[in-house]
Amino acid sequence: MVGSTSNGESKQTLLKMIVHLPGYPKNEQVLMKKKGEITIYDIASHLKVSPSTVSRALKDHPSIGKKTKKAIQNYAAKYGYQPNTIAASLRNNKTNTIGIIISWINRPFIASLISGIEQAANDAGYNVIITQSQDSYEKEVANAQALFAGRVEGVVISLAMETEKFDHFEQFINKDIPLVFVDRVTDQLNSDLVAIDNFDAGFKATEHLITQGCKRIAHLGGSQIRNVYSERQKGYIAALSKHNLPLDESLILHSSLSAEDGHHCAEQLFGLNERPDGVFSANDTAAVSLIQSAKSKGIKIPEELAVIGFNNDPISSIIEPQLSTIYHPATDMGVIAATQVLKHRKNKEIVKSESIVLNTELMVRASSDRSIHKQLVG
Amino acid sequence: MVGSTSNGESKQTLLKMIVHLPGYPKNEQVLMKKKGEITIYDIASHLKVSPSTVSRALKDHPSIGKKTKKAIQNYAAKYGYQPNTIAASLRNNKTNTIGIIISWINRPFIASLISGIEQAANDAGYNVIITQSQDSYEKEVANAQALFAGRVEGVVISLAMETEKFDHFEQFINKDIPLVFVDRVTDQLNSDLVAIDNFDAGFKATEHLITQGCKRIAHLGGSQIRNVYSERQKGYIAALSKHNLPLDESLILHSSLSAEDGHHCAEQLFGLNERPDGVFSANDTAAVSLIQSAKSKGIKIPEELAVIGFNNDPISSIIEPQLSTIYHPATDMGVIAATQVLKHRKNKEIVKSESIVLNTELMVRASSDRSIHKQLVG
DNA sequence: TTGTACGCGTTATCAA
DNA sequence: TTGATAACGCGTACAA
Repeated sequence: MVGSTSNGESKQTLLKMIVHLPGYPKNEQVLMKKKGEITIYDIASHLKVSPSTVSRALKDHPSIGKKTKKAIQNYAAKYGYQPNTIAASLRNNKTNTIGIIISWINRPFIASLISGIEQAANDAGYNVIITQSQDSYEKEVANAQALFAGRVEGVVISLAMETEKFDHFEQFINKDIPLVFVDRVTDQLNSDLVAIDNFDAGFKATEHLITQGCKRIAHLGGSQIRNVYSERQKGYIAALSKHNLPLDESLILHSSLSAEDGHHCAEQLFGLNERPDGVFSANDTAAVSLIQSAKSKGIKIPEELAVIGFNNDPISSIIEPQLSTIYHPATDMGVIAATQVLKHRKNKEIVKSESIVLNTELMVRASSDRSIHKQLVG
Repeated sequence: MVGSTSNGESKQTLLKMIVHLPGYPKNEQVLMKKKGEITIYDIASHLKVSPSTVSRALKDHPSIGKKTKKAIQNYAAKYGYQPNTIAASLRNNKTNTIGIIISWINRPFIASLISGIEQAANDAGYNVIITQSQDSYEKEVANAQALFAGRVEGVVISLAMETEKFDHFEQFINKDIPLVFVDRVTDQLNSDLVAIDNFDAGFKATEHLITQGCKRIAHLGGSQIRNVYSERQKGYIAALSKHNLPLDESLILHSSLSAEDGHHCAEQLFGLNERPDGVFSANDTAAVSLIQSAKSKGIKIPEELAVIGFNNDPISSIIEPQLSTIYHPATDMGVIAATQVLKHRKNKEIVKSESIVLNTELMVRASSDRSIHKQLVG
């Protein structure tokens, strides 16, 4: 197959050698000495004040005298006092942490999503704990439990491919822990959603192909359990319908949209008596594989087959011809999702959940742009 | 002085006695207040045993009677008891969390690295907190502080591009918190390293180009501050030297190796009087851009210009011709790094730090494979 | 403006 | 085999 040159996962033993560094004798002596974990009690006793005064001084409480405050702050700085956030968490019942459940970190869209969440959270003084469901329902449940036990103050979720039950999220709702679903969402729970209009995007993509003159448009779709795929497909169907094109079930192929799936789908489609003249793939990975397969068969793109993908992954602008796609604001979605969580934490009374829908953008590139061709031909 | 933490004498005693003597008034009140936050105290009083018994039963301590244990575990399960990990952390001085400092999550290599860390950590019951330095020294310092304050039990670091001072890591070393540097490492600190042999990889890559007949090989390098780039470059130089090829400084270009940088470098190289006939780029991003630029100028690859990159990013097998590259076991490095952290946590006495060097793999693809061409020509 | 006293939930230590 | 007790470090009513 194409691209098989890149064997991904390493089955070979990669361990080459273990070198023990010369290692200057580490300060074992120093080890004996108890490590200086300075607490407010230490500061208090050394400065002959009470722990509460220290506590207040360190957070600039107005009711502490200027001199006392300065003295305490100076002492703290000098001796490198580090507030124990664990103790504070226990006391305040506040962890300053939000959890994330996603399928796989190492996918371009998800990585950007997380990057956005992390930035927004950090700016607000929050930490972020990331868990991967690996698209498994069981792992998703386990991750939810772990985050719940860790007392995260909110969770951002992009659902695993398999997930059809949502009981594992009820515990958060019962405790008023904000839940924000991103991209792969569900309407089964009354939670915040941050997503794009997948129907519209699927419609736009398909209609674009129709505009380019396609009459037989295939669709590479994902699991219809997940909104992102079912809605994209509905948009595709609606576009066909609007333009009075027949809906041919044999042109709709469902898979997990991996690179291999893309190749398989290509084979299947190219083996049909009546080949499609256009393909709307629900992600870029499968679309790119399909283009590669098409090229290896000598099928001209976009003249014989116009292709559009979804996500605007880096590979989409590397493949030749460059892949038309739907731009999908991953980082923004992350920022907004984190913001929603924090907003709910701030005004706890406002329980109303929102659905935020972001715009997508149709990016027309060579894989579906027949305008030049048209000019040449007629 | 430190261990003394002379905090208030047993102030709880009174209350506890009041609680235990008259029965269990306290717990009922707590239950009224909070939404089903069951604690071991609740279980204890309802089951007429002591909190310590509950605590031990819940963690399968051998010294608890079978019946008691069962009863407690059943009750806990029935009422959905959730251990408060914060309290446990405070008590045990153990957070079960490891921190990560990397440049950017949304880069293929880093995302896979994190994926590996996360999996290994989770399997050991650890959580993972991720921070992005965005290649800024200041942010890296801030992230280190945040992780330190959060009492992480270990840190996995891939250094920011800018970082030249390492004081912000001393605090971890002083407290014997394991530090594991990955990929972008430093030998300034006596910490664990997990890396590849960048010199060897650079050497292999360059020698491969020489084998393909290249005589004037350029190098797109990154900041020489970072080992990964300086060593790749040294490997490049060593390979030229071994094969008696002259070292031409004008063929070595340093940049941040972004896509734009790749295009700029291409322009610069193609503008030379004597063009290079081969390029070794220290990452795939720049290499791919360079190939695109070359193609737009009609320069034939690999015949006129053989190219090899580094990392085996997805784009490397999409570009045409497919990009030769150095495979770099990202996920494995993550798994190993996390494992090292956990190993140090387990046997604290073993302070010796290790350097683990993983194998890379030369992946020859069309962008540098002149064998077909050679056959045709000669 | 400062100090006292207590509890957040868990667990290690000792005692029974 | 079980229980009582004292911390872990912080924050905050309440009191002074």
